[in-house]
Amino acid sequence: MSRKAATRAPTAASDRYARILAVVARIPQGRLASYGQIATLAGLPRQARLVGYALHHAGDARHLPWHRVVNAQGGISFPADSDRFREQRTRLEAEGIALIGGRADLSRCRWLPRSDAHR
DNA sequence: TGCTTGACCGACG
DNA sequence: ACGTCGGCCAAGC
Repeated sequence: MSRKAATRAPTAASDRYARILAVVARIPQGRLASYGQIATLAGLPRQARLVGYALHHAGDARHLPWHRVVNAQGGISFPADSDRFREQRTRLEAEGIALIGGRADLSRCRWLPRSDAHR
C-alpha cells in the first residue's frame, strides 16, 4: 500500500545525482569528459542535461573537478563573458589543457575510463 | 498543478 | 558549417 504511484522512475533524483557526481569525481587531472559521456558512465544514457543540472545543484561546494566536464564539442558551456567561463578555462589551462578557438581537443584529452592504460 | 527553463546531445536537412 | 527538432529529467515560478 501507499505505493506512491511509481508510474515514473523508481529511482530517486538524489540517487541519480549521486551517481553522476561520483563519476565526475573520477575524472583524472588533465583529462576531459563530456556531459553525455558522464551520463552514460553513470548508467543514465541520453541524460546529459541531468549532469549539468546535478553540477549546478552541487555547485562548487564540493571537491569535484567540475571544470573537467565540457560539452560534446570540447567547449565550455557558459557564456563566454561570465566569471564561470573564465574560471573553468583558467583551471583547465592550469592542467595543461588549452582551448583553441574556444574548444579543447577531445580526441586528445578525452578521459577513457578503464583504459587508463599506462598509469 | 502545469508550463518553462536549463552547466546537453545526436540526428536531419 | 548551421538551424531545427525531439528526447530526457528536475527545479522554479
